Amino acid sequence: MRSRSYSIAEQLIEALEEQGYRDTGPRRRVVEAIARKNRHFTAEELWEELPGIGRATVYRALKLLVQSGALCRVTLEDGSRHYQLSEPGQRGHHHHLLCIHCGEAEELRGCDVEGQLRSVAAVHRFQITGHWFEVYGQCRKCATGRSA
Amino acid sequence: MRSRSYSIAEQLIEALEEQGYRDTGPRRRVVEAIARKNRHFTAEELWEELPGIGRATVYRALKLLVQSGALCRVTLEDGSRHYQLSEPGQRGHHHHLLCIHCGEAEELRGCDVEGQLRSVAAVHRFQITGHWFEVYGQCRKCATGRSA
DNA sequence: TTTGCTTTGATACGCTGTATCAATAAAAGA
DNA sequence: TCTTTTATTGATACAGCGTATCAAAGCAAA
Repeated sequence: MRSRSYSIAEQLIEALEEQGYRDTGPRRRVVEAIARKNRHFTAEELWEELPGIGRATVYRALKLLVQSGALCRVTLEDGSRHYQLSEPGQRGHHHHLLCIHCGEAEELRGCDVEGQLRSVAAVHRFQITGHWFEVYGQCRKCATGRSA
Repeated sequence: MRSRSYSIAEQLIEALEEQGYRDTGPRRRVVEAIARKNRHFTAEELWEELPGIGRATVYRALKLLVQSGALCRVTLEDGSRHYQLSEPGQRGHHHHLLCIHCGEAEELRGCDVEGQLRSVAAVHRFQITGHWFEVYGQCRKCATGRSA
């Protein structure tokens, strides 16, 4: 075993530093709170867990982390904005499966969105520049726990 | 030719009446303004075109029309909410191709989202209950007009 | 008409996110 | 270490968007 590598919090701080932002006390507290999360969360929710930290600071940190790709923004069915850690090595564009019960968010595999889009572009003669795709449902654990 | 059938405005009023809502003066003005639109629009934008009509009235009418399926809500890349007439006979769930320049919104054909979702559900063992999919780009006219 | 219900518009409010700005902290240089 | 420079912070005000409230007005049916 090759050291237990970086903690999640450290990786987030590093993502900020890579962009030229400083490693400060308040930011550290924000990323530590994010690292403790095991589900997607809202900005407000995060802020409530950080007494003494300004609301603006939390929003700012989230924005920078999303910019860096370390965090991603997901939109729930009701339109509310949540945030979620990107899986390691997965900073580019990707999609999520969001569990509406436990809040688990998996990154989507086995779905050829891009391929579909190419065919759509051809059919409609549209020049596609972006898309947004989220899938909602129940994860395996929640589905089995509740279907009984 | 079999009369020019209903105007769009009348169809919208009808969608409201089907749900038990009344045909009133202010609502008529709202649906007429919607019928004049040939692109997606925001609630605020619509309201500005309707001097004398209360803001709440506009928002209320939009909500009812979305409920009825006659109008659909689309989300732009920046997260802003727009509205758009559903194409006739297309009140259920469907997806859009949104032109980021002219605001044209086509309903998406030739994309088997549901089929893809079934395979995703199998791979992830997720019980899918909903999804959200929007595609952004330039329509044919805007793409050719600007690429020169 | 009268009665009962819906709708309206003005307004206040709530939620989420951003701009402002003086005070403070971090980094870099002497 | 001290100083200078620049970024960051937190309080606050504000902006955008949508909803709740409520008295007044409108519509429908009797």
